[in-house]
Amino acid sequence: MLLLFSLLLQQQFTNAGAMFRRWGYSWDSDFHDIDLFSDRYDTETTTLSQAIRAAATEEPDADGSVLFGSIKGTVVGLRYYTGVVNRGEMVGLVREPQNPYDRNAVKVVNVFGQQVGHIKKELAAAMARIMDNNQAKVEGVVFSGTNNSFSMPVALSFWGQEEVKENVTKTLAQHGFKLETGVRGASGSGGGYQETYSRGIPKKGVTVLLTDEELKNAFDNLFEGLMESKDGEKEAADVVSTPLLPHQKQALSWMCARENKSGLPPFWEKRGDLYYNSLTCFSSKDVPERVRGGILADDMGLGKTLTTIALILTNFHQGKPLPVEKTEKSSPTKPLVKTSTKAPQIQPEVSSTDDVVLVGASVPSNIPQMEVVCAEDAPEVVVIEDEANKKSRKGKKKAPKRKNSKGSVALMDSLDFAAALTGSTSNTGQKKMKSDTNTSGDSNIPQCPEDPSATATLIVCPLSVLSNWLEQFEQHVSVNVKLNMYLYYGAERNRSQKFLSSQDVVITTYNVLSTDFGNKSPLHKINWLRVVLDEGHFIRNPNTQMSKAALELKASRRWILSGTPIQNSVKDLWTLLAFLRLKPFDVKEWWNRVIQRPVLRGDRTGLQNLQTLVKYITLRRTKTSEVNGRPLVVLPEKTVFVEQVELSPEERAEYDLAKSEGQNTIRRYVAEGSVLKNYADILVILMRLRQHCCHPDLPTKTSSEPGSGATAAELRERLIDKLRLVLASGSDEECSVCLDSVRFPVITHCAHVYCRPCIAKVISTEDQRARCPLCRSEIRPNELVEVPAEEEEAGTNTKQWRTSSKVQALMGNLLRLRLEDQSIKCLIVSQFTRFLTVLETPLRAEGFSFVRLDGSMTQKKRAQVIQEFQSDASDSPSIMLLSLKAGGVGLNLTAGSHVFLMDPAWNPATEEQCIDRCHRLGQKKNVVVTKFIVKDSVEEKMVEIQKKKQELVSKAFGATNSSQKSSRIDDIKTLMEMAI
DNA sequence: ACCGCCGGGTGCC
DNA sequence: ACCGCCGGGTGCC
Repeated sequence: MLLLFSLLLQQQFTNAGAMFRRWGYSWDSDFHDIDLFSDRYDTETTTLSQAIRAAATEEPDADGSVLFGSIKGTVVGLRYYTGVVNRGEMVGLVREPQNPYDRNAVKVVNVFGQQVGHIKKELAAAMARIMDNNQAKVEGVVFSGTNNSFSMPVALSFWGQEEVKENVTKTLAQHGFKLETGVRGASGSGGGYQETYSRGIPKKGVTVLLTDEELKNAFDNLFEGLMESKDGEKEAADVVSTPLLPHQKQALSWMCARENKSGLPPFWEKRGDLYYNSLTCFSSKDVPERVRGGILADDMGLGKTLTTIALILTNFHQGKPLPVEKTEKSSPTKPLVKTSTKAPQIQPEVSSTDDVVLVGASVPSNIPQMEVVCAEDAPEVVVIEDEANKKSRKGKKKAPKRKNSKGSVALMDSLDFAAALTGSTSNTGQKKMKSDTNTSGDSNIPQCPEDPSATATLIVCPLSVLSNWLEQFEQHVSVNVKLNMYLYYGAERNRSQKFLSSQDVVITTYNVLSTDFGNKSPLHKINWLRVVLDEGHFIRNPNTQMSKAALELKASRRWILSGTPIQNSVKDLWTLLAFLRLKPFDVKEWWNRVIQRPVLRGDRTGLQNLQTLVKYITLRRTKTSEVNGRPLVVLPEKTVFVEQVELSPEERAEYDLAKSEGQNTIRRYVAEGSVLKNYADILVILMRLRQHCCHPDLPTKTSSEPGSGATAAELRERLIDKLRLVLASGSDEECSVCLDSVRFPVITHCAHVYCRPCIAKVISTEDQRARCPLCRSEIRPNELVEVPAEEEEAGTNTKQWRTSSKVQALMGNLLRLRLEDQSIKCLIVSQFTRFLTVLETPLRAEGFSFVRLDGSMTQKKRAQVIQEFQSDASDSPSIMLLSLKAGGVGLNLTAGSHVFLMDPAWNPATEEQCIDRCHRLGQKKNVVVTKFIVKDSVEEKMVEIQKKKQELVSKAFGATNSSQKSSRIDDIKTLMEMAI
């Protein structure tokens, strides 16, 4: 518990100050939590909750464990089971407490979960004790074959926490088994047993450990250079009205090939009649089911959405284009307004013209041949086609109803195994039915036929990019084409399975998906032709409902779109592979054994294997990638200026006062040695100073002089303060349950912020005591604290507005720009939403028309604001006030060409990301970025430290844990200008 | 299973 | 014959 706590703090710390993280890629060397940046544009985890979530989902059994040792055991009863193993094959050990003959039974299964036999009872007795007490995980390798059909030897290795090693060794000894400790102890993919029992195992090379630096570099490059496939280019179907760029044609070609072409997945080879996996040594008579789909991991701005749309339209069954109805002469002006089944009242905020009903501004009004229906309870936009057309097309594309046997069988296999591994049910009764799939005749790799009744594509995306998808479909599909699209969203969504599966495209959000999941979700009943997970890293944590819901979707083709497939560690990849059903790694156990643990331990072979896997399924190009010596995309130039700002004497006085107060507090913490423990408070101090740099009225006066022994009322007050601070900081804190911006924010006694409905759900679903999803401390429903209602929008209005040096600096720039070129649009970015509010006053005074985008806005509002800003109408706003983290990635703000970063972010990557929202595909003008930095202030120090750390990154990685810690303290001292 | 083990049959060679 | 030895039955947990 204590360990976890300090872990969280460290992680928190590391994140809030990204500069720390860069340089210490491994914040605790024991955990080897490698910071994986897929490239330099990639983001580090940037919000506190992300960081905490990363730490909280730490899987102790996979990383923290050490190898206790290995023993030789015997697998018996082979003749009763059909599961086969090859020499060197990994096997799973599954407890079978319900076995009628022996409560201690441990069964042995192969990679596909087929039972091979049992562990001999004497050893099983010992193992049962260890396994049931969760003291160790046992892994088996059949290191040599057998010369009879009754039993065979198996190498068993025991893994677990160092603390219980002694215990496990003793238990085994009591049963007469001696744990052999490998020569090298806990290292390498095979661990000790490979050392001990290596004779007879196919030579895969001795485990070579990588240095930390090599490992780091390897991860940096994991997703690089994946455009080697010479698939050439493919033209999109002619109904795609936007011409694809060369790299998009390549991507389309690759995606079509991945969906259509047969071929063995990596590590599988054909050996005679059998298919053999060289990693697990498993072999099977059946062709391993290949993955139809993969990860499109192009940088943002390269057109993943467009490419995916092209894929949907271009590659239907048998490589033919999606059959769509074309109208010769479209009359785009008069689509019908159609009401959904329940006679919806049209919401007042919906703009309604004669012809069309629109929700927000996210769907342009000229959608030809589509009806736009506003369901009750917007923000949803419902796009459906009219009845007559639907019918006409129905008749055309007849879909024979044939059951997809192959796919479902394979799925069941993996589920079976998953169940078997958890030991929940043990059905030894039924014999394995013989698999008769006769595929071995052909010399070619046989191809599993696709379910011809599966015709619809499901797109799952975060709410924030939903409107973008709709717009892109709108924009890139010919006007005379009718596409059946349905936005599965909102309370009135049509849950008819028949209706949904008859669409060409269904779009929904992760939230809807997970809400529906387990609630007789129609989405999960449909056999989709294709499922696309946009921003697929949303499912990187396999424990979330969202991820579970995504994994359960049935589809013959599966795609993940993500600019950042790895955010923190290899662990992020598992859910992705599991979603893609990349066997056998869709079963966590095998993933852990074959990939994750070896890689986290720095095993070169493990890393190579991972690279092979990733390469097999991924296409990634960055903005700097080149095709045939030419850059993928030629973007206009980008220039970054830093503008120093000097504080006025009054501002300086206020700033210095806050600084010396903060210094005193920190000095106390340093003296107590409790700097890290009070890190949250220190962040608050730093934040105040940063706010002072922007505007003297930003820092909120809080009542607290933090003391440890607080009364309940004081505690409550402090929590409210903290919550207020989090919300006011403009950091767009996300709720770790729904992973969206927090709505109806509440803070727990352990100081974590959630949406009230989300955490309420957690509490109600937990049987016994509910625990905080982030830190696992106990939470009670009546202890959730929220900001008192009357306070919500107080503060800034009370006082007379005043200016600040930074405001002046900005206004000077804006006025000058307006004189130079009327058409220039600007993004004004701050981390503090209150600062954005402050800025509104002078903007209005000077007659600028502006819009604002921050985390507190509903999706509908955001879409509307973005479209207004992007519009080239002469009366469109020329300025967008943007909260640094609002909206996340994927926003397209190319109308803007000048970016003003009002305050430095801890994480330069966040700034970079923000700039990229306008410096991306579609930007026509040169981009000019101005960063305001207050002279002689914490802002300068932040920049300084960022630079220093970045230099360190490029030099060495050898920092020890303790030196990291002391450096953090040094950093704080630097930031606070305190003598060391 | 070309084993080990069990238990019944058997008992100089 | 309260043994040894032989050979058949048998065999995961």
